[in-house]
Amino acid sequence: MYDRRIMGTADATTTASSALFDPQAILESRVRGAMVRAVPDLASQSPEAIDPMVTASRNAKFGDYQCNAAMGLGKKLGKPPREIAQAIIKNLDLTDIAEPITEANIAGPGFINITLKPQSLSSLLTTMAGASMGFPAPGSLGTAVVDLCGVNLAKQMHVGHLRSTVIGDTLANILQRAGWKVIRQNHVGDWGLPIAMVTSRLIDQAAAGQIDLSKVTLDDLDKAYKAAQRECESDQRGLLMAQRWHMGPKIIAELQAQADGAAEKSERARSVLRRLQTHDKDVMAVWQRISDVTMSACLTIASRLNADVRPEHSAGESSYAEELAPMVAELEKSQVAQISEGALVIRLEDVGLNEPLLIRKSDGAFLYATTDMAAIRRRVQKLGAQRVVYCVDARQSLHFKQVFAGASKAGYAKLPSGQNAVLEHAAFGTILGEDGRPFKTRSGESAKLGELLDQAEAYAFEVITQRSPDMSEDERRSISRTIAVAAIRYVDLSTERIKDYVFSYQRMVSFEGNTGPYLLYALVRIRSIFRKAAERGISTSDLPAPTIAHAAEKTLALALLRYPGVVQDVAKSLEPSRLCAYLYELAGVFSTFFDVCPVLSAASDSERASRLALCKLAEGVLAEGLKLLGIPTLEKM
RNA sequence: GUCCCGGUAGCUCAGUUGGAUAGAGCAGCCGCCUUCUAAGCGGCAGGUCGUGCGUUCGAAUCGCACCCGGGACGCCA
Repeated sequence: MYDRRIMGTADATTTASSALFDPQAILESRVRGAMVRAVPDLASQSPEAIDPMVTASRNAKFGDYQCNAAMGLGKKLGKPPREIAQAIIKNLDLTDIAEPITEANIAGPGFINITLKPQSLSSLLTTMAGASMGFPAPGSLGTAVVDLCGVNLAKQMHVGHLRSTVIGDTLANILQRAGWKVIRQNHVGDWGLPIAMVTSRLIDQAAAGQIDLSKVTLDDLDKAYKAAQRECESDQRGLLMAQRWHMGPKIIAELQAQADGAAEKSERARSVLRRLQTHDKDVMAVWQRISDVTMSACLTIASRLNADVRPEHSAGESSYAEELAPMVAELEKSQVAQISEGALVIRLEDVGLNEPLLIRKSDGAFLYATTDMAAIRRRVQKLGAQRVVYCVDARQSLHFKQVFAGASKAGYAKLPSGQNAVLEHAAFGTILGEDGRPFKTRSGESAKLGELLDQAEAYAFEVITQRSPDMSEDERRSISRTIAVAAIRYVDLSTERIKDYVFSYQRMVSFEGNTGPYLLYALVRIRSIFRKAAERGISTSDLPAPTIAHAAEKTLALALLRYPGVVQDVAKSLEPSRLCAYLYELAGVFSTFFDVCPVLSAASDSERASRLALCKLAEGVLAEGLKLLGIPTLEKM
């Protein structure tokens, strides 16, 4: 449906630069060369088409890395795979980095097992430390827009906004690190009839002296929003039922009165909407007040979640309002859109979508999709995005398929190069309650993010008070805030994006096992070593290249070298859970190392220096990984 | 009805373009703190990968059919 070729460009760039020290990339390139020499027919193919199938071995007894290319190639050429494997190893020169490859390294149907030399692990680690992890220069891959957060005016941030904010912030961080220039866009729901309804209600209430607009809080607005929805919603079904079941004139009259009242309120709301659209001064003043109160409260919550969502990232629906009419007129004129049953639609059957995209209602009003079209146009044409990533609920999948297809048809996604920008929906699942329905509190409200943070902080405070009673209360409070953010963000990021998950305080505040606090703990233990070293006057500068001797050191070294590849994978797959899984594994292998390899009390000065070097690398990778996840780090906990 | 997503240990979840004996955490059981933070480490136990058929050297992974759960489907956002 849309062009993904730009992705290929990104891959080529990133792979080339990390090949300096990433064993997988080095081995891939060597094996590819060997494959071409072993099977001359392959020489005619482009390098990308020759898959060397190199992966880290799952089981240490099969070496560090394995190549599975012989089986596939054997099948393709109709030759025994072990024969192909032999031909590959005959042409494979790994003497500088791996133990000698002989026939003994060919296992089973044709796996080639590769074990790296401890000496080369050491030099690869040193290269990695000095090479900015091998990432492309900032911004060198182009511009990516990340659509995140998506709060609505007059609504508290609730669990429904958690995922968009946390996943979006994390993906933005990761894309940036992987070499993209990132522009965050908070597509605030600040326009349209629902906003007009609450504005209308507030105008009435202020006029009646029931509220003081200069003092309203977001809580007040939230209540007004719900009340406005209710009073504009006519209970037509109830009225019909009452009439059908002859429920008595009194009930019918009441329902009739409610319906009449709702009709009147709706009409007033529509009038306010018209005045909003023509920027009527009085109405705009109220709207602006609603906007200020909402954004200030929501951005405070975002900041508590350590998400980088600031006022300058806001590009609300209102900011597109003036662009819609000309855009739609142009689409109609160019015949990209057609009239159907009174509405204006873009037909998409030719790209496999049966449902057309509605961009103008039969009453002339524009829709959600109209604004999204305008947003794509601005993001690609004005902001210069080669990639636009939407962190939005999976239930909007069809909507985005349609909008992407519509924008592509209209030419809005076209770049100066003639290629289409890559439009991606980073869809995420719903947060559910214990009953398997979308999460609500007992009173039927959405759980507010502020309260969620408070709860997690309170629990963290309990735990830390128990564990470190000697710490000052201020310090314990401050640490609790970090632990709460780590716990909440990690829960949201650590499972596959697309999956629903059941919300549970127990899970949110659990600090054992595969959790954010566990990662913080691992980092704190590394930092503690350096603090102790300083206390004892042990130098931690000018450390040598680490010597990889102990099995736990080797496991740690291999894990560290995988880091840049993982970040690049996430920049491509938009799957932060893979970075979580990696960091959890890294924290685990470090913990094992920490247990079995004394650092400060190592057997010799040289062993101590070597282990300190390894610790420094682990500290750097873990801290950076956490930073990408938006988890602030600690010195103590 | 059409389309999309999910189904893996008691529970929560990993499992990358098909690879070797399907892995973690929690809960349970057994060990390990006078030594760099035990929020930890090591070990034990726990599996018809929803079901069936197919593709092949090889399937949790790919194809087809079905079962269960969730979701979306022209004038809401």
